[in-house]
Amino acid sequence: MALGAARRWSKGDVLFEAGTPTGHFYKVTKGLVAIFRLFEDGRRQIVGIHTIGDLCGYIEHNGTYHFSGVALTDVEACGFDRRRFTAFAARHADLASALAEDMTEKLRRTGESMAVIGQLKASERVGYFLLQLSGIYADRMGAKPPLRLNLSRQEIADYLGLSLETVSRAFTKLKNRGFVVLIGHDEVAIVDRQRLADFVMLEVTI
Amino acid sequence: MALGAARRWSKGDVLFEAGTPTGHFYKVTKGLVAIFRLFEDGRRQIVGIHTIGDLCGYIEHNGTYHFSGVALTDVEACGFDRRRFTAFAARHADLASALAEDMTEKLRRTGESMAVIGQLKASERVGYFLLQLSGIYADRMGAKPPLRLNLSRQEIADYLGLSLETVSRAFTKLKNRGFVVLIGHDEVAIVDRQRLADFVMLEVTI
DNA sequence: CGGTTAATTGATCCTGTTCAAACTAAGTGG
DNA sequence: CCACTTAGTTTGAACAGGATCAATTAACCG
Repeated sequence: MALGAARRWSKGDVLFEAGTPTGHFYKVTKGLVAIFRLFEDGRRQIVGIHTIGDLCGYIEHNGTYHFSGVALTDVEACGFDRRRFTAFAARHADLASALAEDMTEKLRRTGESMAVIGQLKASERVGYFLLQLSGIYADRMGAKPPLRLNLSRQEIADYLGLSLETVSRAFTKLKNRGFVVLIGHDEVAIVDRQRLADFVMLEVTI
Repeated sequence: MALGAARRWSKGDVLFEAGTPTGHFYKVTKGLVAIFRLFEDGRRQIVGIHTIGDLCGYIEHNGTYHFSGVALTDVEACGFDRRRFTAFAARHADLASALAEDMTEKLRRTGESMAVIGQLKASERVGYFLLQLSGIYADRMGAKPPLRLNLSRQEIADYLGLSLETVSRAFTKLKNRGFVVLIGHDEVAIVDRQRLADFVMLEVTI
């Protein structure tokens, strides 16, 4: 895609900000991007964690980004002008189909996350998160166990709708129950995927 | 679309069920459809409420529906064979674009709902729900105040990740604070949209 | 008008939050 | 190389919001 220009961001950098005019959207080629929504009082909800192959910054409302995006690690991505892309896709069925498929996939995952946050208990949510993350890493980045999180407890909390203390306690509980082994603060070995999946009560789909 | 065949369902009927082979997806022409995910122990999360113009039953995983759909009211919809549609859309950019746009819109709303469930308190969630529902009804069905809910307290609870008792208490609280007036059990008059929107701390987008 | 279902209200319990302190790990400079 | 610093994490104790269980009330319908 000649329309795309490669760009880089450092961990913590903002790729796009909710409420600002929509310019580019991005296809991630390296690293992790958190998509989130900020409330007036500072509360934050991460609604998606995107990695290699994912589009982000595409969703708009009244000409502005609807969510914000921040780099969880150093990130590389291709930027596309949304306006030009949309015009182009209107004449290229394959592109439009690919876009539809990406959005459909994300909608499936986001619906799943909504169900997790709405119904599961704290430890179940964290268990789901671990399975989901390890699945994505393995699938997209060929990552092998143990799982390197790349997210702080606060970031996991913002993703799961919990406080960071509760996330920490949930880790301890999963450890004590023998579901996982914690290696330092940023690595986790899942002892038995199936057993953890049963605990979570949800077939975790990547 | 000659591919589509009109069908009808009565309130409570299941349109499609998660885990069963994907056949048709539907474009709603009348009524309300709840999209949900069921957990092994009976807990349920409604991840979307679809109405006129919305596609539903499109999301699949390994050849099966990923969510279930149930009629909240009597429903009419056009059914499309997913396999044939996908093949057809691959050659028709306008169709593929329309699909992408529908999915993008739903992803935006679902992300928003995820943020609401993850961060807001019970009454704020119910306030958000009322604003969202009245917005959708007005936009899609030209409905005028007062708002007719068409959902039971249990259904609202399943949508907002709460218990039905908490939803009921939230209604009472919103009533006592003067945000809404309750008319019977199924109708609500929003006294001041803006004031309720401020309470919810989120610009509610349809 | 009685019967039935859904909604409200009350009381208690429990999960997760909040506030606070202790602990860890990874730098940083002497 | 090691003490010191700092940010992040874990753990503890008190608190609060929502869930659960139970009883009452309100709306709906034949």
